Amino acid sequence: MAPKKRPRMSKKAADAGKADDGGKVSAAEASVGGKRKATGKSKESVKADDPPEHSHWLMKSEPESRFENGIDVKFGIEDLKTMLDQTSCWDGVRNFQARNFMRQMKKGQLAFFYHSNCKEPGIAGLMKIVKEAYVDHTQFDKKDVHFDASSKPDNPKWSMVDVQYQRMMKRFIPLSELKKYHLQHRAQGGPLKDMALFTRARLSVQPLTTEEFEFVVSLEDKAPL
DNA sequence: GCCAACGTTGGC
DNA sequence: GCCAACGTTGGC
Repeated sequence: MAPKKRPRMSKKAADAGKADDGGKVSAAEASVGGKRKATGKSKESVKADDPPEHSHWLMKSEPESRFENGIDVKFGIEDLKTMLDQTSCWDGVRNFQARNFMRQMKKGQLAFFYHSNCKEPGIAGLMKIVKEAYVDHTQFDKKDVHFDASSKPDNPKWSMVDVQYQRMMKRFIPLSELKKYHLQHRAQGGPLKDMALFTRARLSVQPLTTEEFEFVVSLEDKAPL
């Protein structure tokens, strides 16, 4: 599922939790980066894992109404547009890998707004990261769909960023079209051959290489495949 | 609405 | 620390 964003801007109060990264790392959390190979590497690079730097992102959310214990989790790009300053916090991410990617995001970077779990899944538009990772307050809110009883205020588990609407894609880029390119590129080579949307299908926040990002943007001016 | 893929949890 | 059971994601 996709994160449900608050229809209100994050409160100043939420900014309080600056130091995000408490000392502890749960087993699940630790295992997440686990693909990382230790083979032949010197010990330093193994432990310290400075994440590879990504500069472009794709973030999924659901544009159609769906009720999760009585609460509508709908939040499409049209909803982002209506927010004050067309800006919203991206709360509700409850997956370690997705969270870790959000923590790598830098102010000013661009992200695709992807519509998931809907009639026509695909990329709807572009947004910009306007605030880097900070504590997701909804984890402590019992009324929230994404309340997490296992997260304690003195060591919050979950983070969010703020995003601002930039623009719609000149045309909606459907998943089906991206998939055709992905398959084609996988067979013959091309920028989308390893796109996370297909290789890590369930990740709700994912990085794109500059090549992937630019290829997708270039599709705007092409006829639908 | 179905269900495949896969992340998370907990028993041992 | 393994792995079965369970829960979630998200396309179709």
